[in-house]
Amino acid sequence: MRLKLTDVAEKAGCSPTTVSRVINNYGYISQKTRDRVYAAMRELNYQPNTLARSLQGKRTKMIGVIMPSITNPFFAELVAAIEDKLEADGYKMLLCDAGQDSNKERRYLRMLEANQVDGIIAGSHNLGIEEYQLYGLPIVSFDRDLSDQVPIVTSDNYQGGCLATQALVDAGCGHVYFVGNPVKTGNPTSRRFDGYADTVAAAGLTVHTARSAFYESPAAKARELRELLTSGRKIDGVFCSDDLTAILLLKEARKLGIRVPEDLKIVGFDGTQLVQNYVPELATVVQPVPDLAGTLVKLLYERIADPEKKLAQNSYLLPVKLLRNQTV
Amino acid sequence: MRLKLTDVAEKAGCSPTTVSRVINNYGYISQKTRDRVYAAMRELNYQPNTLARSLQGKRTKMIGVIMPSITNPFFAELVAAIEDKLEADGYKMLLCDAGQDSNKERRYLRMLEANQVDGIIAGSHNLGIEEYQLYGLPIVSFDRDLSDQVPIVTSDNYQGGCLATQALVDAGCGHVYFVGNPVKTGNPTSRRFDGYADTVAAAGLTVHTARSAFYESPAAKARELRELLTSGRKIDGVFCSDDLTAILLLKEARKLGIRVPEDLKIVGFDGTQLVQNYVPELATVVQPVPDLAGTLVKLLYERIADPEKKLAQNSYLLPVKLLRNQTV
DNA sequence: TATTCTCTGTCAAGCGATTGACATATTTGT
DNA sequence: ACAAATATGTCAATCGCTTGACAGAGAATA
Repeated sequence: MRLKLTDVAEKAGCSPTTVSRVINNYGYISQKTRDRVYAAMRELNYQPNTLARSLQGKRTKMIGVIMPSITNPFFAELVAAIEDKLEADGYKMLLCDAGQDSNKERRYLRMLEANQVDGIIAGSHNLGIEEYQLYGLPIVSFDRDLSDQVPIVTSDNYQGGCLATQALVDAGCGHVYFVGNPVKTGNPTSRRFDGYADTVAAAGLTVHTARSAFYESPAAKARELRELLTSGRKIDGVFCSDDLTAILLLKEARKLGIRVPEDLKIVGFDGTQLVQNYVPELATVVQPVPDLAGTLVKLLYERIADPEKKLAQNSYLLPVKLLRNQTV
Repeated sequence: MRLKLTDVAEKAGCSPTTVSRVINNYGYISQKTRDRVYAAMRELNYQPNTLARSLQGKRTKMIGVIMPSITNPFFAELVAAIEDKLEADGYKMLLCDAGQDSNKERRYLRMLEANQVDGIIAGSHNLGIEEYQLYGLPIVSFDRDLSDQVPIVTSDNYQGGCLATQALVDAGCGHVYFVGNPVKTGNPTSRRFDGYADTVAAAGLTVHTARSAFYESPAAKARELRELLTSGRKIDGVFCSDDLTAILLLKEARKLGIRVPEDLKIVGFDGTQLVQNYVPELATVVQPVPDLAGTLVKLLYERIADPEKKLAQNSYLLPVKLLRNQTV
């Protein structure tokens, strides 16, 4: 049988109430008793049943994190950073990999509610805004407008688009393409395109795009990129809306004997540690993963502490950084 | 206020007991009442409080997954596969990223116990075997001998080492190196080296190794590899104990003008989708991630269903597959 | 000495559900 | 028509812990 409060009380030679008081730091307790109780707890390796505590009204200290697949290195690093912060503060993370499955996301949402999580960090884009309204839980969102009651944290995608494109223009590119996800309204990622478009226009150049679905297979994407490069169109610079696409492009270019950066310059987006480590030549726009995680978590704590409090800010736009490298 | 059983009862016009009976499928219930209750639940969007249910004796349907960092694509894919299976069966995953921090792992272990998880999947290597004995919880381990009471699931690392090395030998290599993690006793990963060593010996060749710490920085690792390649030693084949190392080696070789595979052949290990997609030229030994996840989960379910049941097998060795590619 | 503070204990209610015992209808089957 | 099976309700205990009310003892303060 699992140990309970009364076992500790017996061991420490005091009443269960006293043990509870020690644990909850409630009422008058002498240092001597306190020590005796802690000693007993240690000796028995006792852990209070969090279920019972939470049922009684205490926080569960459990946070639901809903994200697209962590097989994408960017989300893996973001989730890892979030997890690390949560753990440091005694929170537990229920990781909900929603993928592209809106039913799964919906199931997860209900599940999190049923499990009385203290709050939710939502980074998936499968469900409509309405579905998130139903739940009276503290929510913070990553990269997604949910409602004006839900703070949104995101990288400055527009600035990133500008920085990347400007770098290409500065490097002398006259035919700069945008390669990436199709524009989806409400998805802040599309701001990367806006930054690109504005910068290209300001430089007196034309907007050229080649979009492909985010979740399309890499092989299919590679084929598309190959076609783009062999289409005969004049291209000397490409801003890819994510690093993985940039890597594919880089590979295809090399296979075709196109020299990077001499003939073609490439800038990616995301700047994960993984890509920085294993494709160090790639120029990219680095999202501030630790800051994103820190902000998300901090805001969530505030919401948990006082769910009614009006938000100082609804939207948090964190600055990105251009990493110049060999591909530009 | 959150809804409770009595709210549903009121809405459905029946007693709380009846509602509970519907939910738990217990006792006699007419189809008509059943429908009415379900309708009321749907209408109110009611979710039974899992805390209360579990406190009362029901399973929490929560599984703790302790793994090294998911920033490593292999673990990310493994965790994603585990998560997917768990979710499909109505389980929730508490993800515990233990990294290399034994204190964190210890904290997580206690936390999982306090949260009454139904079981644990452990893939971290920071804690001694003893620390896992304390907990009377169903545990299944990945890649780690914990005790003969804990089933261990792992890829056939030895076979992988053999396959990789044999491929290099067959391709005509006469000086085959092993590059990878230092041998750690009790770590099944070291079996990769054993496979390498035996195969090299069988071919009448000599064992050569260049080991570096798993968690060393990639930059430092790259330097080491560069030194190895420029040391003047005769090397025409390398078996890397993981793909990331193989990628670094590949890059360093190319930078040095060493042609792969003409001058140097390389085989990696892990074969994640990510690496297959973005470094498709790399020959590697593919770990069967979906099978690993499936086996881990299945075994855990068995342990949960009957923790006392003697294990049919303590150890599950899943076959790996050699992926021949351009680097060999 | 009287008063206040500190410490500890007993007792009981409550968190939201499950489940057994028991009673009472209503519906079947024969 | 009568027993059996089915359907529902009431009531209370329980899961493990928290917390308030209350009492009494010892220590410190006025």
